[in-house]
Amino acid sequence: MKRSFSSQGPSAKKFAPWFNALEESLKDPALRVFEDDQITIIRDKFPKARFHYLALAKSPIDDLEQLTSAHVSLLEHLIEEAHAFVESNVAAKTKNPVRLGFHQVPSMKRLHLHIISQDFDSACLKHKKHWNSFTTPFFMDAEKVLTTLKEKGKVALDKSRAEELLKDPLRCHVCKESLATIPKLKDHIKMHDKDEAVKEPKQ
DNA sequence: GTTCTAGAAC
DNA sequence: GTTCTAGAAC
Ligand SMILES: Nc1ncnc2c1ncn2[C@@H]1O[C@H](COP(=O)(O)O)[C@@H](O)[C@H]1O
Ligand SMILES: [Zn+2]
Repeated sequence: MKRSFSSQGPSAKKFAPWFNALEESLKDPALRVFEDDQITIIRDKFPKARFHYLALAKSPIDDLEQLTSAHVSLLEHLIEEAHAFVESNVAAKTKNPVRLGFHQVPSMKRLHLHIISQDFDSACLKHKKHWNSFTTPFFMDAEKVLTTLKEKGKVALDKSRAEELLKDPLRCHVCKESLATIPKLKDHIKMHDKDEAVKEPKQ
């Protein structure tokens, strides 16, 4: 028999569903590291590298496929301010290079630009999907998105093909060596880490 | 997206 | 026996 009242019960509080978490985080001053009239940059709450932030437009854009020619100058501004943020803040965190880009098939609502250093040194980076989402073409460079938008007036994606990339075997993003497991990969990439002190070779 | 954990892989 | 991955979450 169906109840006429909410199945959540009288004391259940309503929480925003998990895929709206960025919407909530945008409101949290503790996570905000930059804002102007058009954009906000926030800390990634589960950073996958020593330097990992998200840049979002204040006027909400759903995803890459909603972008039109009308967004070109906003996207240019987002990328420009992201670069400026990196320029003035990255040195305190890492010597490793930083990439700006979008996941082709994000889990979180609201278009967000990843600003992420290439050390990938983080306990939050736990599995193959994490790794491949930042190191395969699943990760679209911001400049490529901008160029495509300027040339075509839209960003067309093959989402099912993009999602296949997440299942690819693990491969070092620097030297392309393949590694069997995440722990082995994490151990391997230390050799490319610009922050890692040079270790004595094993005898 | 994360957390938790069963059972696959080693 | 331990490490590691991958799928459910009501
Ligand atoms: N509540 C949150 N606040 C800020 N960042 C988050 C939150 N939850 C998840 N994230 C990050 O948001 C990103 C979403 O990934 P994706 O949707 O694949 O682009 C990931 O890097 C998460 O670590
Ligand atoms: Zn390598």
